[in-house]
Amino acid sequence: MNINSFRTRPPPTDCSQCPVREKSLFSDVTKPRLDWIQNYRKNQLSIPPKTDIFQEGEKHDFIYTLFSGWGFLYKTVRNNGKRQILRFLLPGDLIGYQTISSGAVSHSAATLTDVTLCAFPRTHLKEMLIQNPELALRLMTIESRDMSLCQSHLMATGRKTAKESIAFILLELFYRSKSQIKHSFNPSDNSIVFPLSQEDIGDTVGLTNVHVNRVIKNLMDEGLIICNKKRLTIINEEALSKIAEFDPEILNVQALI
Amino acid sequence: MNINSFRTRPPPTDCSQCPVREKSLFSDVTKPRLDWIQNYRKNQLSIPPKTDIFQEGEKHDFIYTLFSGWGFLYKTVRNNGKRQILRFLLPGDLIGYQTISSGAVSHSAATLTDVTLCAFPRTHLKEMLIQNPELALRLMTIESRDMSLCQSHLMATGRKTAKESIAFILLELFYRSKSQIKHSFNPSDNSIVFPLSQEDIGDTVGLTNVHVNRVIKNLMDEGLIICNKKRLTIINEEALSKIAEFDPEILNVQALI
DNA sequence: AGCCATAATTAATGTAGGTTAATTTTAAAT
DNA sequence: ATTTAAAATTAACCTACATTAATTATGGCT
Repeated sequence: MNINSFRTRPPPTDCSQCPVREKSLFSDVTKPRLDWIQNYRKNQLSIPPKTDIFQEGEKHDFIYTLFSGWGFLYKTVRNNGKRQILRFLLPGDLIGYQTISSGAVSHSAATLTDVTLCAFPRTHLKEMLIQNPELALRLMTIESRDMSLCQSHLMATGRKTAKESIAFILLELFYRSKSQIKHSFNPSDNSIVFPLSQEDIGDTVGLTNVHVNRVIKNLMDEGLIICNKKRLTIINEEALSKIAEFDPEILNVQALI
Repeated sequence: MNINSFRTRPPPTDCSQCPVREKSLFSDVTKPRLDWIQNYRKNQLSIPPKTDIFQEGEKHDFIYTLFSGWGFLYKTVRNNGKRQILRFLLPGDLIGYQTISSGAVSHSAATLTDVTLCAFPRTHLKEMLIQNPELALRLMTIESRDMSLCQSHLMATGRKTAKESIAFILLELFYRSKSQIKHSFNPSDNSIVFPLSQEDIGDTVGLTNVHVNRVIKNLMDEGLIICNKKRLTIINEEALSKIAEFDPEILNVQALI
């Protein structure tokens, strides 16, 4: 099942009206420049849930911005078939720019929910970056933010307990979802839409689904969270943050001030 | 002990003669442009082994290129005092550009050996990047390479066994050292200078020094490596690569072809 | 050459989290 | 509404790695 087999459609949204633009690579682009960018956007793709967007080793002529839905990047260990989730994708996130020298992408990407992508030809994006140094700085900051998250996950997986790691990923996604997804956050009960399975969480923090279940149950029994029916409610954010050693500032890491 | 307490000296090396320039941010800079860059380089710093270069949370006006020696980036888990090494620093590597919004660096950095750093004022570097789009693309590629390594470490720590993870880090450093350090590699026995302690390895892959010792002993008993006296010899590279699932291509990951 | 701190090695014992497998709940599909 | 597949839950048992602590080796320093 290839990405080319998914329905593409003409762009329904004007980039200047895009609700997720401020979270994307194009946050700082000036209005007149936006039309120019929109010329480079080829089309939008709709992809169903639990489907690969691309697989490690494939070559793609496009780079994508996630317009709506949830996805994730992952790698598979060939020796044992296990999966490691590298990063969750929320609206505004950029994917597909990281390749090995052959031009093949260095990891796989998949959807969790229905997803819409905006596609930009790879070569054009390079052109855009050279002509707009601010865009290059913005991409560097995005990369630094993603690097900061990857480093935090590495620290969790390497040096924290299961409970600490899981508390961390829940808080990270809670904050990112509040920031990047309209209508996801319900302020009345401090909850968000949360489409991850317990297996997905395990593949993020290096645990089995069985153990993730034990820990989530424990966090619920302690009254810190509610996590079921595709919703996550944070009941005691302070206590959870302390367990996770979570500082929202890691989501604001930048390159070069 | 602050970085300002270390001896600085006037740049002894002309950037155009720099032996590690081709591995650095400035690999693609044209000769005439180099003089201009050198004006921005303030000075060089000499730092002794096992010393912090900077600590998480500090603010620094400089960004550094490692001129000689080995170092690493790390974070400390406050809840339990454990250390996670994030990345090893070899000649040519750039450090200190990743900050949180306050301008504080998001991780600590330390030396393993005697280290010499070239210092560039942070604000100047930003200026340079805006004026040289190629430099920005080069930095993006460096970030992508580092991201690829961080993702590989995450996969190792999360989804591989101790033996696989340790084999991986040994091969990674073997390849990087061959590429980035003159006179480190001895082709007659396929060995490199290797200044990591077993505890350093453990803090990289999320294991204790005791277990690292068991695994290294095992790899040596199987005749795959020799690792002692600050040298690493790879005896059976093919078998080790298979255990590690190591592909040198991860060291050539790029942003945007 | 001898001193001292650091690192490597080994062994005995403990535990966090894995494995397997069965049961129940939820949600998607017809 | 019924069927079916996926996900969550629970329990019993297991293992890879942690912990602690003692011993030996190494290397920097005078």
